[in-house]
Amino acid sequence: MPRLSLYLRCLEELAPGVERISSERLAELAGVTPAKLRKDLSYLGSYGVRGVGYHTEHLRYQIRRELGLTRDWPLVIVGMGNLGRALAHYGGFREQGFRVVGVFDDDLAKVGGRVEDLAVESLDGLEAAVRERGARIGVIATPPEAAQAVVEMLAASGVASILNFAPTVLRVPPSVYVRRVDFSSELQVLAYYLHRDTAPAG
Amino acid sequence: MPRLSLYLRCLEELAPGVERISSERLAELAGVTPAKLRKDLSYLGSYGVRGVGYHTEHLRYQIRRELGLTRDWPLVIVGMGNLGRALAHYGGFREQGFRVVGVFDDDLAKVGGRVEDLAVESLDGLEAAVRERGARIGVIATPPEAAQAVVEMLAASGVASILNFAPTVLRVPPSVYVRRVDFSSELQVLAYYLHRDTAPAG
DNA sequence: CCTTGTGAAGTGGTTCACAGCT
DNA sequence: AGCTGTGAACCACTTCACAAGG
Repeated sequence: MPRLSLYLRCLEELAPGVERISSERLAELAGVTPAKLRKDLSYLGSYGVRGVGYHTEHLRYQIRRELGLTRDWPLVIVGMGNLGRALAHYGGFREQGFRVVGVFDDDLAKVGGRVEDLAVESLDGLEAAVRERGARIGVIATPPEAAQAVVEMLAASGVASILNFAPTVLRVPPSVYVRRVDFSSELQVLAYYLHRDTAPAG
Repeated sequence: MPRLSLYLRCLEELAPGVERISSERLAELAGVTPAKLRKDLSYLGSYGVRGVGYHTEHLRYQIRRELGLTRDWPLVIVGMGNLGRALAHYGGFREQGFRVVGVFDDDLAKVGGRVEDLAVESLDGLEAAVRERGARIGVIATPPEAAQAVVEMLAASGVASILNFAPTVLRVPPSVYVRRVDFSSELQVLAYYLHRDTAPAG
């Protein structure tokens, strides 16, 4: 349920003193209806208190638990252009249990350079690194031409989930789950709503 | 309909010689069922040819038209860190009718520097620039702390759609439509499926 | 004969409204 | 009294299956 992740972010942005929150208020922050929020949360179990609301800290923990964020997820990032560096520098990952265990690029001029506390590695070492460091997630931040080859290396070395920022549609074996993040597509959706001036819900 | 944008990308990745394509084949490329694809396309009108398939060039044009990509969409990008630069350099926008008409940062050390063929401008000039250059789309690539203030400037100067890459939930007036692109959320969804090893559809 | 376009049936997700707890 | 949890009604989207048409 991808909305859980949104609720988690809203909870984390609450002022530190807030101990309880009602479905109505949290729903407003997240931009959903209270009923939807309560139904979503009810799948986690009955963690609300009737007449009172949800205990923020407890709820936060339960969502993290449901999303699988109570353990550590090693990941590799391939492609150290501006985007790859932005991702590698982004501290939000670490707090959520994502740990960057390798950054790779096929440009030998970049190999050996430092990004955060990691040295950029050549693609030759990608498969071995994924296996040795137990990465199950791969992030692709290469140009589109390079993405398919990288996916195949990642799949071969046992990566099960891929986050693809390259603007291309990847072919993968059924065992690998890919999520695309496509800037052009996002802009196209904005253009669509501007064009017809409607916008969904809200 | 956000899937149209996916179909468009698939059409554009076809080899240049391909003049016709069946719903079955295009659906396979896009990772959807043929029935769904046909239903989606039927909203555009009846542009397929029974017994033959869709004429790729014509279909491509019709989707672009529906998405509002046959005109030009000026946009501004705020925040010239790694992410902002990655976005500004990304050529895919231009081909789709998106035109970057200004790039901004509040760091005076960056102001005046060049990104592609634009000079980085100070935030002081943001509102005037949006108005003068007719930007209706704003892209936020700032750190989360700065994002809310930027949104307010954008909204005040008449931007109607915002693409938010900052990992925070923005408050906006109802006239402004925001899409969030949140790397952490995307990773959390991957973690969720890994954790429970299930994946949706396919 | 082949593939689209589309009503009809099916499925999943959302909203309503209120019973159940604190 | 107040707010959650949840069956029941509702709605939108998806799939099916076939008629229509090149």
